[in-house]
Amino acid sequence: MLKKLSTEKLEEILETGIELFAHNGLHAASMASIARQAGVSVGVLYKYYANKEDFFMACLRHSLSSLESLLQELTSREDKLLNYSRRLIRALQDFSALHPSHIRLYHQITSSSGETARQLAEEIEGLSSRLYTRLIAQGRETGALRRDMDPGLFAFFFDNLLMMLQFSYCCDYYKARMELYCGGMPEDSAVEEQLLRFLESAFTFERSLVPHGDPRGEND
Amino acid sequence: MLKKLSTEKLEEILETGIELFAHNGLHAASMASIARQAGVSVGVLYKYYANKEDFFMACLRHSLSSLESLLQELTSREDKLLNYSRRLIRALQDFSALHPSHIRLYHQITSSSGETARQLAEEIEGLSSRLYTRLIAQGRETGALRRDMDPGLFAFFFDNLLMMLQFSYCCDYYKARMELYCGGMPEDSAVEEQLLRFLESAFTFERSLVPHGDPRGEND
DNA sequence: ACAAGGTGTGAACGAATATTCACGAGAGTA
DNA sequence: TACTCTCGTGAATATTCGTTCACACCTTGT
Repeated sequence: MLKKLSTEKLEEILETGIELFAHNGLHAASMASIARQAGVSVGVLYKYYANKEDFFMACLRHSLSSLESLLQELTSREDKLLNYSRRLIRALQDFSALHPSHIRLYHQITSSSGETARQLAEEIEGLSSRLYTRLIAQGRETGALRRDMDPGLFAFFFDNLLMMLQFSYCCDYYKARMELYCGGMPEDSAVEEQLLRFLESAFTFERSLVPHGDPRGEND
Repeated sequence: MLKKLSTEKLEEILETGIELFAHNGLHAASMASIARQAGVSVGVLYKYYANKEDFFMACLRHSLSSLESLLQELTSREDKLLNYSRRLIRALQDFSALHPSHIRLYHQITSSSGETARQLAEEIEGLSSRLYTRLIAQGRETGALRRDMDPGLFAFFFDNLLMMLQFSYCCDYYKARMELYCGGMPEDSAVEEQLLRFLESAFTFERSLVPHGDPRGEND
């Protein structure tokens, strides 16, 4: 029989975990500090989760679900590639302002290694990589995208820019770095506009000034 | 008086530190394991470095010095913007293959926070941000670079792509992610060529298809 | 060959942390 | 109200890790 189940308390615990894991990393955030900040005892964490790693994965999944629903909502509407990009950029800016801890947690898992890293990458990046691949395939068909570039690498570069943008809004190091480059935190609208111009060029420009050969070894 | 000073042993200790810090992070890599793998005792670490963080910073500086000399050599020769980019990409590919631990360590400090993050960013990113700013200013003067983009943000996007490229060559998570996008690890030459095309577009394309206004709120 | 003192060693110590478990509090039932 | 069963509690435990220090070794000067 149920006695003192906490319905949204469980949510609060997860959010607290996300916040502390995001800020301190998997090792530096202690179960005790998470429990204290969430207003529960350490014991209850072990009633719901087998161990620290299990709890961490639960936080990660909880965090990812919000990102997934964001992407799902974004792609529910048909649109041109450049408009998709604009809405993506804005959505990421909004999400970063609202849930910086989620992005920071995302960045944390980025430093995992070994087989864990591969599994996490497949679970997390699978969604967006499939999404972008689809977008780019559509873009090619409708002529909104040039045809002289490898779709995979193109999607890769595209996501690299978006990924770094998120980190630059949420992680202290990247934030400081962005300010270094721009001389202070730029306006959201300026970033949106400039990144779109950057992307637009890559989308449509096609004349190949870049010679193919130059088979390494000697440059120039 | 000196007795059993280790001349290149100190270098080996630093390299070992770089490797373990890069792989496990600041917290998970223990002083004992570093000492063991370097073939010295724990005590000697504390003879040369005040504490763990001091040792970590020494590893970081040692690692950065090799990256700095790489950049310095690259920029010693005058060249056109696109050629600079090509040489940069190749140099980063070579460096990543030769010293993946250094890149991984670089990625680790990326998850620092607070005032530490700001200081590290200024110390580390200062060099490349100044370099890229100078390159872009030159590019503007010689007409190799379009004039309708903010130089700071442009340099920022540019470095974002290079940074992610390094991580994708060295860090397990990013490596798996790159393979997801490309369906296997692409050839260095393919990455070089495609990234150059991507960049070339951004460098020279100027027609503004992107409307300026659309003052947020409503998209479309 | 011997003395002296600088230098590496690694066992020992204290602090911190993941994990457990005996206990008590509160809800449901009669 | 009294009994019971469930679930949260937090002190206790075992382990790990950063850091120290008494000691032994080796080099140098004589």
